[in-house]
Formats: sequence, C-alpha cells, structure tokens
Amino acid sequence: MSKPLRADARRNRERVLEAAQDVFAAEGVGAPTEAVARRAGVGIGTVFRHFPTKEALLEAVLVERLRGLAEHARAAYAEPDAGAALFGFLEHVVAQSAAKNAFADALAGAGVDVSSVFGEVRAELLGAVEALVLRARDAGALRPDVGPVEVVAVLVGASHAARWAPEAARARTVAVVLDGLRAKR
Amino acid sequence: MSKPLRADARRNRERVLEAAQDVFAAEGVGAPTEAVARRAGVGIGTVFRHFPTKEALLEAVLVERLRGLAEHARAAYAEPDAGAALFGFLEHVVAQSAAKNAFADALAGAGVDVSSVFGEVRAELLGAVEALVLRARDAGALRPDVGPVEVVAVLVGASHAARWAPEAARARTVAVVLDGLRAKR
Amino acid sequence: MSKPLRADARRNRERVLEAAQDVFAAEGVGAPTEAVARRAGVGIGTVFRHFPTKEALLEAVLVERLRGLAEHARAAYAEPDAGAALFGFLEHVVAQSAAKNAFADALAGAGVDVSSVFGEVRAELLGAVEALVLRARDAGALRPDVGPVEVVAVLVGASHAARWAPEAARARTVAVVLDGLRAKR
Amino acid sequence: MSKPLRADARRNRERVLEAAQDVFAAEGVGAPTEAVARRAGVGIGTVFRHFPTKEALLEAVLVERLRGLAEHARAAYAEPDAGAALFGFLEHVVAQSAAKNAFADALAGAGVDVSSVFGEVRAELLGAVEALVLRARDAGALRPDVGPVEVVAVLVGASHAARWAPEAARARTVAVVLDGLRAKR
DNA sequence: GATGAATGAGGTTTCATTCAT
DNA sequence: TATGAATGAAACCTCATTCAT
Repeated sequence: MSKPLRADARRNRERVLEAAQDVFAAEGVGAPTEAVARRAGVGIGTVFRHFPTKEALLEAVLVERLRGLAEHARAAYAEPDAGAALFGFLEHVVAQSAAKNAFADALAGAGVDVSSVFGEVRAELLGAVEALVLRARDAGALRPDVGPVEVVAVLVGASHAARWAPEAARARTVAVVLDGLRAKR
Repeated sequence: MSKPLRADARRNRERVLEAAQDVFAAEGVGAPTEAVARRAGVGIGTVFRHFPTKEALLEAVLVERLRGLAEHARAAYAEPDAGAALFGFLEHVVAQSAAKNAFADALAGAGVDVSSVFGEVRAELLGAVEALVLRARDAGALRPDVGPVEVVAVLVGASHAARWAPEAARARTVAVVLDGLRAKR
Repeated sequence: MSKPLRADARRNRERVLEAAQDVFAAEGVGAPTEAVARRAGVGIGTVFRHFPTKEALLEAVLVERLRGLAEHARAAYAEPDAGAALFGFLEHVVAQSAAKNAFADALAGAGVDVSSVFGEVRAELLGAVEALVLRARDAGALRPDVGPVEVVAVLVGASHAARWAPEAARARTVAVVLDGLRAKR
Repeated sequence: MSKPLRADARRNRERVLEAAQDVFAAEGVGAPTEAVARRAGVGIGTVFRHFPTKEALLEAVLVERLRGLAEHARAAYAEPDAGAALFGFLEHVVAQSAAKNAFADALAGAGVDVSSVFGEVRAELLGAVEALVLRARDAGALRPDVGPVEVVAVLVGASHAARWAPEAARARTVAVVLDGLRAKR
C-alpha cells in the first residue's frame, strides 16, 4: 500500500516499536512517549512521525504482539504430536507473557479498543490457531466443543491468571486453566 | 484506628467510592479525579480529603471490590451443595465482572501495586474462599491439588477471558476455564 | 446564566483578559499563552481554566475590545453636535487602535472566525453606533446611504490604513478615509 | 547578483512561491511550511533551499504581491481617462484582495516586519502609483493633498474594510472609502 | 539539486494536588 | 468540613530547520 520506507526509516520504525514494547511492559501504558523515544535512541519527533498519536503506537505494539503469536502458532504446527503442538504453544505463550509482563497489560490497558485493532491480524492469528485446533481436536486432545476463538480467549485468561498468582502457585494455576481445554478422557 | 467520621462525612466517603468504581470502570483508571468528584456530586477537594492521593483512591476501590468478593464467598457458603456453592460463586463473580467491566480493569490498571493493597483484605478473601474450597474438595467437586490461592487466580483469569471473548463465545469460554478446577471424573 | 464567579476568580479572569490584550498587542497573536499567564501573574492553568483553548482567549479579547467600542460609542452620544459625536468617536478609536496596535492585529489574526465571535456583542456595538449614525444623518453630517454596518467596516479600514501609513502621512490618511463618510456638501 | 538558476530550479522556485501564496491565503500565515511543499509538489528540503527561513518565504510572497500591484498600476496607465485609470486600479485591487483573501492577511500577519520588506519594491510600487496619482490630480479627479503614500495606505484600508463588511454591504463600503480620495467637486 | 526522515525546542493542554474562601 | 479556583509539572503533539541519502 504505502510506498516502502527508506532503509533508515524502516530501521527506526522497528527500533521505536521494540522500545515501546519494552517501556510499556516495564512501566505500564501510562509511560510517557518520550521515554520510548529515549530508549529507542531517537528524537521524540521521530516517534510521532511513525505513529501519529500515542494510541496509534499502543495499537502497533499490540498488533506486533499478536503477529508474533500467530507466527509462534504456525511454527508450533511443525511438532508432529497434535496435542503437544497446541498445548506447547499455549504454555510457551503464557510463560513468555508472564515474564515480559506486557501482553496482559497492553490488552487490558485502558482506552485501547481491542476489537478495532484486530482488523487484519485477527484473521491471521485465528487462522494459525485454527490449524492447531483442528488437528488437536481430531487427535482427541482437545475438547470438541471449542474453536480457535475460545482457545485464544482462554489463552488471555491464562496469562492474566499467571500474572496474578504468586510465584509458587503460578505453574499449577496455568496448568489448571489450560486443563479445561483438554478432552475429558 | 481513625476516629469515627461524622455522619455526613461517612456518607460522602461512600458516594465517592461508588462514583470512583463507576468512573474507572467506564473510562479506565486514567480518568481524571475530577470526573469522580462530579459523578459523586461533591467538590474535588472532598475527594482528596478522604483519599489523599489518586493511588489511594484506586486502592480503596480495589479493596472494596475484594471485600465484596469475600462477602459473596461467605454468603455462598449457605448453599448446602458444596460444589454448587463454590462454582456458583465463581460464575456469579465472573458474570458480574464482565458486565461491570471493572474488576479486570482495576486490577490490570498500570501503577497499582496489587500485592501492597492486599494487606488486610487478602486474608479476609482467602479465608472466605478457603472455606468453600475445603468443603468442595472434601465433597470431591474440586481438584484436590488446588487451594484458595489458585482458585482466586483462576477466577481472575476467567474474568479476563470473559472480557476478551466475543459475546457469542463468552459462556463457553468461562465454562472451559472453570472446568479446569473440577475434579477429574 | 453561569453562576456568578467567586470574587477572586472574577478578579483573575479580568487580569488574564487584560494581560492577553497587552501581550497579543505587543507580540502578536502568536505569542505563547504562557506569556499571558506570566504577565497576569497567575499560573498557566488558571488561564486555561477561564479560557479552555487559546482560541477562546483570543475571542474573549476581541469581544472585550468590541464591548469597549460600544461603550465608547454610547459615551460619545453625550456630545450635542451630531457630526462631532460620530466623527469624534471614529477618530478617537482609530487613534487608540493605531497606538495599541492591537485591534487591527486581533481582527486580522489568522484563525479567528470573526463572524462567530460576533454573537452577542455585534448587536450591542451596532446598536450603539446606529444611534450616532441616525442622528448624524438627520443632521446632514453623514452620507445618507450608509448605515452602522458600513460605518463599522470603514472604521476597521481606517484603523488598518493608519497602521500601514508612515507616521508623517497617518493623520491625512485617516482624514481621507473618514471623509468618505461625510455627506457631500 | 545571484548566479542565474538552472532552468528546473527556477521553475521550482516559482512553483513554491505560487503554492505559498495559495496556502498562506487559505490557511493563514501559521500554516506549516510542509503544506506549501506539498501543494508545490516538491520536497520540503527544496522549499528551504530556495528560501532559507519561513520568514524569508513570507517576505518573498509579500514582495511578489507588491510587485504584482506595481505591474497592475503600470498597466492601468494605459487607460486614457486619468480618473478611471486610478480608481479602476484601486477597485480592481480591492476586489481581487477580498476574493483571494490573501493580501490583507499577509500584510497583517504577525511577525513580518513590513518596512524591511519594502526595500526594493517600495520604490517600484510607489513610482507606478505616483504616475497615476499625478495625472489624476492634474485632471482634477483626485484630492490635491494626497500623494502615492496616502493612496496606497487607503488602498490597504479599503481592502480590510471589504474583508470585514458583510457581503451585502461590501460594495458600498469600498465605494465610501475610495470616495474619500476624490476631489471635492 | 532534490528529497524526506530526523531532530528537539517549544506550544497547547491536562490533571493531581494544594489552599484560600 | 466542603468547595472549587489556582498551581505548575509534565504530557502530547507540531513544526522550522538540518542533513544523510
């Protein structure tokens, strides 16, 4: 669509996005945009050139994160065991989310209209998860009455549960939540 | 601790708290304190007289909510069926949270140090939940390896999952998450 | 309409308005709002409490100025000689405008939608000028084909002409412009 | 003075100047320089290559406009009727100014030091107007006590008066102002 | 010469908090 | 005690200007 960015511009855009990820993860979405600029090593004007409002930046971070999830899901498909593929993917994402503290925050952050962001990435993510879901369902490793939408929602719930649980109870808590997805033996 | 407030002062405190609940739920924790004052029908000075900082107000909202949860849990104990008591409590809370859009938001709101808030109410909430948990476990309605801490964490996760899921998938999503808590077969 | 301001608030509002008049006159409408605050001896927040945007402040200055004109016009009516009343008023205003350098600037300042500002004051000003106009017309001192609207427009033109003319030619220039209003002998 | 520009550079300079005229007329002198570049269809760097500061660009626009006036005045000299030549010129300029909304704005724009701009063009404009003035004075069509300086100042005033007057009163208002220049019968 | 990305000072505006009324 | 006006730090955002491509 938009003409391809100049090489340096593209590099900066990525640096800003990465910095935003880190900063918002560490300090919450209320962190000043200037902190993002500082961490990216660019002037504040550069941030606003690439993302014309703070909300746009927040959305971009979220989109990036969802894109990453989709990629992960696609990669997980390589695992031959259908159940392991799906649940391995879910566990990995939850672990990473809890560690980086960002996914949950960004999603729940006030003001970001999640559904509007979804536009393009939604299809990509759900598609990738669906592949895992269908195979796992066929293999009898997944409750037959849930589809990709429910799986992603449960994933979100698991991430939040992990963040809330004290360290000692975290692993068991996540296991419990994800267990709900498994087919009754 | 603090000297008993005059009757009108106590009433104001409650009105402010209620207004804060509504406003932060509807507009996110970034909403200006003055919006809370307006909704409570008091001057902004009154808000700050009762809650010396915005963070204190946020904490009070959270505490209030947790206290409400604890009360709910205690009330649920009246239900004779142990399983129904626990799961009825959980479902009710999730439904209410999703509807009021508040619990999840307040918890995830950036900057509120959840653990510090817990001080007093933590014991109260966990105690009330524990009563439900022990009985349900004895009755074979709950996985034997989870305690009140995990149950509350799963509750948080379920609330978030419900908020994230599209309307049509919400009920099933919640059922799935809570299902993880039930004893196998 | 709006409840009467507290005494101190009213005093501040006036100080801000006065300061804005001075600052914009001296440095142009592009002067920073903070300069207005400084000159008024108040915090910048106070300026924005009274005038929620810079444009609102600009409009208020203009309204104030027009109100001043109207008052002047009413005062001029006391002069018994009908012609002297009208032309004395016009000359006085032009002289003052050129000196304070503000009227012309404020009017021509980009972005201020003059017509929208007029709302209330327009009637007040035109009414006051009309009184002078009618009497002067009856006395044969004014062209019979012009009304208050034309007179005010000519007044604006004369102010600008005065600002543009070099010092030496100023008086004659103004005389020429206002002469256009006199009845042909 | 400056070495002759390459053909394409000269063309760019002209396009920028024209664009600046339009943009500043339409959006006021506060319009961003980038808007000028966009309208001219060149990069912003090109604008700054030709006009090292925004103020220089503003001045160039003004000079261009004054040069246009001078040219107009010279062309008007062709008209044999001395009075018609002068007043036709003045009326035409006012009409054009009001229509393009630009002359008045550019002149009144804050920050432009009008006198400094005048340097070269001043003589050119006054010279051209003087020719019209002298002939008109000799022909008894112009007040004998005004020279080119006053005439130009009145022209400025008439333009502003026209801009201020409501549509219906515009023609009469301009007539009134310019009438002041005519010799008393 | 032309381009447009980068810069960062500075402008407008918001909002938590204080304090005179 | 309650009020809401005042405060000013800090947030978001713009834009004149520079400079690598």
